[in-house]
Amino acid sequence: MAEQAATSRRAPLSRDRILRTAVALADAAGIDSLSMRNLAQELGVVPMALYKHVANKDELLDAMIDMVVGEIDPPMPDAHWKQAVRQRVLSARAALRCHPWAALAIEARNMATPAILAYLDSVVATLRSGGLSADLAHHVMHAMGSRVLGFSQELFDTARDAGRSGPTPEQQPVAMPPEVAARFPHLAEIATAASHDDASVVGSGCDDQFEFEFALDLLLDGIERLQQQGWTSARR
Amino acid sequence: MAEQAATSRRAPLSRDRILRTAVALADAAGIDSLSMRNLAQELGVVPMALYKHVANKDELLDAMIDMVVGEIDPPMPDAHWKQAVRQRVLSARAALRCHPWAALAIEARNMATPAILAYLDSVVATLRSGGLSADLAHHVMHAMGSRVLGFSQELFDTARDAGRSGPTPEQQPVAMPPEVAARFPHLAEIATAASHDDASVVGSGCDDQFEFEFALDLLLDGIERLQQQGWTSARR
DNA sequence: AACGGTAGGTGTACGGCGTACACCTGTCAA
DNA sequence: TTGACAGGTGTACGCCGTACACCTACCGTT
Repeated sequence: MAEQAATSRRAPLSRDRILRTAVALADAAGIDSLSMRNLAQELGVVPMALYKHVANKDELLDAMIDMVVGEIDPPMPDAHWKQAVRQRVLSARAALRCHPWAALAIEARNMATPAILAYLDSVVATLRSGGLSADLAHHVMHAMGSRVLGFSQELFDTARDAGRSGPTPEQQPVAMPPEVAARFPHLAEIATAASHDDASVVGSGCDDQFEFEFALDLLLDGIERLQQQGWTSARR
Repeated sequence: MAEQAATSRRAPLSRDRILRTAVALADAAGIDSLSMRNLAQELGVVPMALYKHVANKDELLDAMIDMVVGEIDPPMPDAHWKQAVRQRVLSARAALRCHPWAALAIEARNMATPAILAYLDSVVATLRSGGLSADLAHHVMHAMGSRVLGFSQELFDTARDAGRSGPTPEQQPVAMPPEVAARFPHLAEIATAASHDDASVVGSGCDDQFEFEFALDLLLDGIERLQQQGWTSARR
């Protein structure tokens, strides 16, 4: 009698439990290790059991993305549009940094999940209520590109394969090997150039957050200037 | 006697022939249909034959990327840095548009192929010889992000799944269905806002090239302004 | 109390993938 | 003539997503 058989002991499967476990697994082990079989095992269940709660792997990924996008802070009311958008984008970035696999997953999908659309819509709302024309807002959304969702490609990024291979173990100094530096001298030069006078940042490390905000502000400042001078796509 | 047996009739395999066929196949059928088995069949050969010329599929993809990057125009000498970079980036974009799968492939890799590094190095060289400090050049490269390689995420892009599913059959008008427009009113508003006064562009179509150049110029103009006022990351 | 429906977990199986490994074959230098 | 070797072949393994038939426990109804 004890209690019920061991099979019914564990928490019952549910869409929500599947999603949370899937996100945790992708966070911990990288998106590449997220197979239906792995996920099922993690949940102590046979792979096909998942299909009673999600249509297929694509739909699972979409739902995972929506879960991450749902972590983005709500818009702050009563702020200048520029500050509001800045804040929102930085919040999006923070959410994406917690789930390194998400950026690539978003790019790989057709990008039409409801949560993403809702987020984008609310960003546009901020722009519009800040006085930007629909015309300008349109181009702004394009100009921001993926940055509005909190990521740029970070061309030299080490965090990028974290999404594939698991969590970044440590921020390695990753100095450029000499033979590489010799072949690409200009890259080598600028690799260590930034913050060279700021002793708090070690040699070749580079402050991703600063880079992101640099680009973001470059865009926002330019956009503000366009708005102030009544820019229109017609005069082109 | 006739001639040699049919097996030896066809052109001998070579790394170059494999690469060109792989690129063509990805262009025509989408990157998802590029399996080693498919590619081998296309070449009239057994799958394992490929491994005599490429180490594995990842290396194949890297080489394909390098092939695309190699199509980018060389830097134009004797031009203002801003114009030179603009030109170069637009050329990169043109190359990437011919191979819609390439952008995603580049993002998905660790981004360290020699051709990409060489390209980035030469862009940096242009910036430096144009008078930008190494410091500023560093941040500029970050700010440009993937755009320097000719692609932004084009958030609403239709061309994006072309890389997966094959060539875009036609530029469909893709009007937003009313129930979607109702849920995301601000997106709906701006979707048709741009070029609304330009009759040459149909309803909800939107000029990707224009959007790309808009963002590119927004960045380049902002960068030029920073350079002119002697911007430094230290004063922050 | 008996029963039929249904939601949800199981087991098996299929076709596709990348690729390790042993093998064969034609070519060419010695 | 021989033997090494470059390059194409065949088989097999372990993964993947998932279709499909099945079982089982629970439920409201009669």
